[in-house]
Amino acid sequence: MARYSKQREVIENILHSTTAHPSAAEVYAKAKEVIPNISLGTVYRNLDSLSHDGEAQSFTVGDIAHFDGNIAPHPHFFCTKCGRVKDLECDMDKLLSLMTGLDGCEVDSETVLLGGLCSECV
Amino acid sequence: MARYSKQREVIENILHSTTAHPSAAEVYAKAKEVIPNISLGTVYRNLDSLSHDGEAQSFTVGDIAHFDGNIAPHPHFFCTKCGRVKDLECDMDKLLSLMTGLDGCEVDSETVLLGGLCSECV
DNA sequence: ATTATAAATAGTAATCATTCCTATTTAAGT
DNA sequence: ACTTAAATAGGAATGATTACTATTTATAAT
Repeated sequence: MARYSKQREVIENILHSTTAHPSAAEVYAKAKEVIPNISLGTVYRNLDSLSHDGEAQSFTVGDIAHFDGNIAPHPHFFCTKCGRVKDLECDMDKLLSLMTGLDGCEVDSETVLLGGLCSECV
Repeated sequence: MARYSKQREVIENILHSTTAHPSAAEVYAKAKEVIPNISLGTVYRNLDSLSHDGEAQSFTVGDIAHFDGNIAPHPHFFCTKCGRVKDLECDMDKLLSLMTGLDGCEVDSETVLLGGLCSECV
């Protein structure tokens, strides 16, 4: 019981209505606009469970986890100057096929993260 | 003055004599075998400066930074069961050429990290 | 060799993202 | 309405990393 909380719904909406790859703190700030007393722990717990349920993916930039409502595996680019994280596009199967050393392994997560200066910051 | 410390040399040797991608804590443990009173801060500082000087690269698995004495860009695979991190091989230029969305960007770091079960743990 | 000095270290305290804990609240089934 | 399992709020704890400072060390000039 008590499975569909308003908090989870709000967090899910935030993730699905942005392409900005927010951190937990940023999701928390946005969620507070709707639920002023939502707690940070709730944000973390729901971001985790959304990721586990396949409704989001996460990746770490520096020390900070970022969340993406788009679950299709794709590479990301982060700008070391402005901090923005952008989506890249890529045929991930083709990408995997370029690699050797995976014999006998079972791959179930793929993180591709490029860093540098974005077109606005070059 | 005081630029070539024994500590830095030991840490550099540890990185260059393993393919195990140790964390800072693991480097610290190994360095202690040679310099028992070396401090963890010194390990972090030297790992950082080695990375900045292009003598090592680092990447984050979970929450933990791992260090690699091999500075050539290459993908890594970590096993979610045993925790091992393995090197993969890949033509990184070809990998980059698969991507779109980088127009106008200046790429200066490339992290490719696959996760799953390694051949020993499958 | 001795000395002067800037850089590096050891040890410890502080930081900060994330996780854990618990009393309270909430949603769903009866 | 009542029961109960799941979720929350708020705050405390964790743990990797960084910052701080007094002390030590390596280099270069005397």
